[in-house]
Amino acid sequence: MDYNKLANLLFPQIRKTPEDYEQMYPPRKLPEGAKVTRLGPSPTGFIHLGNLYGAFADERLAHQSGGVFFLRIEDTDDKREVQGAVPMLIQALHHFGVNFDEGATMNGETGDYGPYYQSRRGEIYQCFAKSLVAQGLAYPCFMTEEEIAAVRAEQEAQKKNPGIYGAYAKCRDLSFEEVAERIGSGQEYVIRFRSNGNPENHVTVVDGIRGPLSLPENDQDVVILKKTGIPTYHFAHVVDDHLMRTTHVVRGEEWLSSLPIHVALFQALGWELPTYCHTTVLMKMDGETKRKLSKRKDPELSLEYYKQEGYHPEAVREYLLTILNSNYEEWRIANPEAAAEDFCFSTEKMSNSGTLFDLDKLNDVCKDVLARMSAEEVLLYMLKWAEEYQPGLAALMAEQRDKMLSIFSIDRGGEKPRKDLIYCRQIFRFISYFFDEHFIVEDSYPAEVSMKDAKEILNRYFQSYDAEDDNEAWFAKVRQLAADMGYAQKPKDFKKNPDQYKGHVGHVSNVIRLAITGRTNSPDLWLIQQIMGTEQVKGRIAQAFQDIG
RNA sequence: GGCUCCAUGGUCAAGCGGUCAAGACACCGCCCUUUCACGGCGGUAACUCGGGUUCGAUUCCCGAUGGAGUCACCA
Repeated sequence: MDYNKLANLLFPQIRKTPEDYEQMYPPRKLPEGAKVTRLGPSPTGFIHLGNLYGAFADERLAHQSGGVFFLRIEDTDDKREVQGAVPMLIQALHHFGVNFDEGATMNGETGDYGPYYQSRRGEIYQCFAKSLVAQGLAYPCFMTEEEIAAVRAEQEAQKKNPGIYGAYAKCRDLSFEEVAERIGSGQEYVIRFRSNGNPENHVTVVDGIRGPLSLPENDQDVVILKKTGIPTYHFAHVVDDHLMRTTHVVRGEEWLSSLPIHVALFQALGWELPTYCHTTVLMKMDGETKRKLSKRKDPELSLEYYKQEGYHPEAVREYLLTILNSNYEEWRIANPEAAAEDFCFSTEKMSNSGTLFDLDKLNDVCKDVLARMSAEEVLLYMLKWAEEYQPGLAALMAEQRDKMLSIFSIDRGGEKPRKDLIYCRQIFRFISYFFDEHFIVEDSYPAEVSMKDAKEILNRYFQSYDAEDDNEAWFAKVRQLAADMGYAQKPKDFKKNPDQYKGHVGHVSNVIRLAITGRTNSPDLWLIQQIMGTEQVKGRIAQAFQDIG
């Protein structure tokens, strides 16, 4: 069999040789130890936390080593492609602080190793496929879907491994004449890799995260070029990552089982294997069991969800980093102010067992991240979010900028800052009582206080309220008011002699708190009143007085 | 089902032959306190199960069990 003749029959239009491409894409000139990583999403218009997780690993690996991080669009499946997905993807990643050095951009691409869209690399794949055919390492296969299904049925009946391999690969040894005839008659075909592997034999691949992996050799004659001439993932990955000079392939653990295919392909093409880093998949509880994050089933885990809720990108990154590298959290505790970039990221410290996504933990991280920010930063962040998702609110906040700053300044910046801000939607709920148009009464009066007393408390408080009082003077008045009405001035007194009092000053001030904020929990009341101003404070008191009836 | 990966508290996880088995989140209690939060102190809670190897296994090996992933002309 003259494989060269076959190669020319199959790919008459391909003139370039593998050597030509080697010259076009020479090894990168980078400092010793620099890592080249890439993100290779398929443009389905959907990315979730798990994708971000991997992207952070890629980004850190490259930028920490003075290497390159690029974006390659893996659009080899036209069925799943979504219009406008690429700009969306880039923007979403950018929002969370993931930026690329080269590859696809908002309106094109940049870099010397392109094209970065697999759909535009057809000739390249075909050239290498041709080369494999010429070496007898790949061949055209004319099997129809029905034939393949029949083979599979037979294999299942005989409890054999499914797939096209060995004797099941019916087109393996077609003569040149037969191939020429079938093509001449318009039969469609794919190009398959001619595997000479034996699953009884194992190969060892050293994974950057998991260490040595022992894998059975691939024996499947996998499709490398679909009937459309478009490559499958396996082939595109091997060709692209070699030509783009990727040093570290970070991808999900779901690829582990097809790694033998990739190893065989790299060998057949005579190329060096990149360092594979198979990350653990991010899991989620689904009823009683854990399960991999899924695009279809978990829309609430999409990046867009976190953006909409107003999760701070830095917090999301911080959280992901804590589960990405097991020593990140301790480093952060020791270096609360340091930039995340200063952390020394390593693949060895990456977890290799399924990690459950933990919203509680994310929220906790958010509190810390926001507590580190200044009032100005918080406001800016809220405004930016509101402009996109709550325009009315944005206008309101911009209008009352000084008030907002005061609100966000409450207990901020000191040794023990409050940590009750989590994400925008929650923050807004948290501070909503400052705005008359968003004020609602959420809680009810403390049980210790009768309605009659509540009314009286509000009445007396209204009369005596003076915004000029400092915190101490103001509270002294509240104490007096409490005492006058038969409530203990100090909670401890009440606890000691509960029979002598109706309640204590805490109950009394909660009546006031409820009138003013609509809830029984709030930051320091005096501060809140200072920010609100006399008019709003008295308005609320009067309103509450009326509401009691 | 075959193959692969994984296995420490509810969750994320340190550990890499000898530890009273870290820490964080969550939870509970106490203190601080006019509420809440913050902070401080304390607490509940774990090495999946069998065999080996070893003076000694959470740690190494084998097996079982469990969980996950994958078996496409999808990535």
